[in-house]
Amino acid sequence: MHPVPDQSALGMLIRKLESVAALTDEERRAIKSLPVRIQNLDARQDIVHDGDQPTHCCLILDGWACRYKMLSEGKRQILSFHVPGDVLDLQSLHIPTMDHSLATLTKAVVAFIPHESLRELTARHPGLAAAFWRDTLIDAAVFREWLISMGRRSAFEHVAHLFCELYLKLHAVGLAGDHRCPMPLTQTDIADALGLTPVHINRVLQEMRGRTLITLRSRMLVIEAWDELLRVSEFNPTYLQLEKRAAA
Amino acid sequence: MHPVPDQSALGMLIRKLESVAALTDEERRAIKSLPVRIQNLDARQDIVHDGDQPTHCCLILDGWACRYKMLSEGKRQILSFHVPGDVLDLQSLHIPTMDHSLATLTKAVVAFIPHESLRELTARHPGLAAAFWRDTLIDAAVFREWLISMGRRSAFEHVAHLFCELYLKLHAVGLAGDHRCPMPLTQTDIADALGLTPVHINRVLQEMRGRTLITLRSRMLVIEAWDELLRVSEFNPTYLQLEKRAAA
DNA sequence: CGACACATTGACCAGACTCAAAGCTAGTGG
DNA sequence: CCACTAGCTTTGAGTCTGGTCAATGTGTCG
Repeated sequence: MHPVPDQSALGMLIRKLESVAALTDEERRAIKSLPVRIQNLDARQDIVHDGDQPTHCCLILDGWACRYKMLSEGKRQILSFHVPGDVLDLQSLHIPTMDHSLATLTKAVVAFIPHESLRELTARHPGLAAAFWRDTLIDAAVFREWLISMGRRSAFEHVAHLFCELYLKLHAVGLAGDHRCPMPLTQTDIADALGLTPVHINRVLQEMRGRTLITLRSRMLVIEAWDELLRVSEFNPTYLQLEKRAAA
Repeated sequence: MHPVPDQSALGMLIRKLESVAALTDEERRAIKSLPVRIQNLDARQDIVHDGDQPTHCCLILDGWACRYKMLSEGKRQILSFHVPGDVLDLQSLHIPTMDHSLATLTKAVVAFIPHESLRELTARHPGLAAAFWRDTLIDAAVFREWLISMGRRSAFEHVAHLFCELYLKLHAVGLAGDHRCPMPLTQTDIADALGLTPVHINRVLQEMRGRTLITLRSRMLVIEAWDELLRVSEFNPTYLQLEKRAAA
């Protein structure tokens, strides 16, 4: 893991927002003047905890993170996965108290940006406010797609759908290609995201291997039959909004 | 159903936003000058369809609506329920193409507000942009809570949780009280929202009646044991953000 | 009054869960 | 460089929640 200078962190933020909406030079300059604090985190470390009132938003520069909530009897529900370029916790800008937690899944490098600065930035630059807003709308679209998977897809279809989603998210930030990507999730993580048990995830993965859809070992996922994976999970990438940007 | 003049529609929008964030007089005036088109809709009528590119947002003045997506083999997943005061389709402001549909559940009166006017309004009034943004963040919090229910709650707990949520949402807009509220949903609607079958919903409702938790007939829900309902569903109303407003 | 949508019931089935026991594997320290 | 360990994965047997199919009630509205 390399040291990450502030400029590169803000560059990542600019690239992220440009993938979401067109920016003006002035807006780019405004972002470049944001204060950031870079931090290295271990794997499986909380970034923000349920009940906290965060004072910073957090941009992932390297590594994976997730949003989760603990319930009674040790039950955990993972609500989303996040990869480099994702801005976590934008909702804390407008909803002070966290109703869930954020944690790293792998070793990670994150940049913290004060709420105060972001509030000022968005108040002064309506175009940036719209861009951040759009980013949270895309997040919501992903939540909706997960709801659909939870409600109406079988375990097999659901796992397939998740793999399609993660591959495309990683591909969009240059971390995947040629139908292969890193996959640091344990079977327990996948189970907690999909509302299933690790044992059942294991069986589903066996079946996916048996049908030569995927290879998954040493934290590396290879999708052997992309079209088939799309087909069985009825995956339609539109909700990820990876291509189109909002009109300027 | 009474005729609804434009002013009362915008009054409803102002009340809604004031439940979300504090507004200034100027912001209230700006809202009052928005153009609106009021429309009466039948029950079970699409408002916006999957794939559409809407040009208006839509505010529910009377009646219930839902967000849903149709899948293969006639499967339907309902993604959210909406009651008077809710602004649907804010995401279409920044994400042009719908990835799901919106429909009425009952006869309804809705107000349509042009995107154009809302974009101008939010560009000119950062405080209103923040209020709308916050509203969509609360929507996202509800999606997350539904994910938790889908993933880690039993059918019984899930139904109980939904009833708590709907009761409080209706209570917040003065349409429920004394632990009773209208409940126009069919058992099939509930099933499609919760990812279950109508038959199973029926059995769960039988059990809830047997345990004297609820009475449900003629489209009226009476919660006979509120505390118990909260307890079994581990319901925590925080995510609905009904009390607190964002600081001005 | 009739029709249609909605609710209810029963019998049987299946996908996913539980519990428990082994196997692996990557990282650690000696 | 190897042995140890902790965490992860795999497997099996039995169970249970929720699904399926199909029939029968029960409103409610024109």
